[in-house]
Amino acid sequence: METDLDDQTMSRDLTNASEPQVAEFEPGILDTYIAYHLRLAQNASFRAFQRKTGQHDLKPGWFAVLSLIGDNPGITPMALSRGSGRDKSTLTPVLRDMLTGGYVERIASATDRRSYGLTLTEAGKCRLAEFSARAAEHDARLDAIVGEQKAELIALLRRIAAEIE
Amino acid sequence: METDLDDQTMSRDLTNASEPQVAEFEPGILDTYIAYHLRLAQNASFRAFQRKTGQHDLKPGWFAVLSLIGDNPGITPMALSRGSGRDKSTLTPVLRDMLTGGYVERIASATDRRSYGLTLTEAGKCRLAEFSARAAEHDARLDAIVGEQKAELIALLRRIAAEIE
DNA sequence: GGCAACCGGTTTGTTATCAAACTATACTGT
DNA sequence: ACAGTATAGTTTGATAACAAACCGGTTGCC
Repeated sequence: METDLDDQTMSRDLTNASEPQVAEFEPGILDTYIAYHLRLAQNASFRAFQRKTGQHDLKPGWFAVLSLIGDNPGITPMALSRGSGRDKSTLTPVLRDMLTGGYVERIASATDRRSYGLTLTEAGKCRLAEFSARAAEHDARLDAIVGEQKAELIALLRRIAAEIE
Repeated sequence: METDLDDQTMSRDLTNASEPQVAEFEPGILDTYIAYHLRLAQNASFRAFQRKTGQHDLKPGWFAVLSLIGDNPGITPMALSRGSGRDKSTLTPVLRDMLTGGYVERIASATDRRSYGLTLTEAGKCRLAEFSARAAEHDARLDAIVGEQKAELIALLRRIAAEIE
């Protein structure tokens, strides 16, 4: 199916390739856009992670939340929202599920009756440990891919997240 | 609201900050994960782009598709799917809208009756030009943030997209 | 030539997400 | 102290995406 109508327009030279076929289109200007590559990379990474963890009923959004709560006992939903980079309203159902699943507990704030703090239960810590194993495994693959430029990459990504307005 | 219940657990030292408040939680292990930073950065970038373009009724998914079609007249939906990093089924409604909007045209493949090629109409080229202006503007901000490490960053992101399985 | 496996594109169902509207509470300035 | 504004969390509605099931059509193998 690969190249039907594009013999003039495409610069591919591997018609006979036994390989799964790679160069079937011209990225064009898109190829110079950071945003484009950012999306492709994030998407590929996210899917890979989901495939690995999904079959163990570990929802992808959970790891960041559990981890943040674990490292910040008493953290509020708002801080969690900023820390995980998701909208506060996105977190509501996640936290509800964690609450009803018995993985986290709410502690009413003494100073602000609108708010509450979150802590992990024992079950939650256990859950987080399960996740951590999977997540570490996944991120190890990323580490292998980026090699010793990891620090640099993270610094760049952090700058992007912080400075784009 | 910031730090109600965590005075022991958090290492913040700017209770009086007049700034919009930044260090309100401890990233913890998460901070060492490439996947985490990738998601934050992509998300921030995507939102920023959407805010810029959304108000001009330019849907975010459209740019990559229009651009790829523009650079590859006759490209098939499958190639487009791989090129834009989205599932083929995601593309179906996008292409339908572009078709009915008169921005692209289908040309039945001469060799495979299941498939068809896509080309931009004049309206589509015009649309793409509009987008390009906005997209270039957005990506210029990203360029400014990453500076001269752009090539490096893109190389890393490309490797991630290609090699994560 | 015919059957089985594969592949391109569409349909359908589910999910993650944001944004805006809403409620209740807290803060600020006069 | 009170009025107006800002903030925390929830609800509701819209959207973009994937995945699996599906329908031709194609290809390869016997």
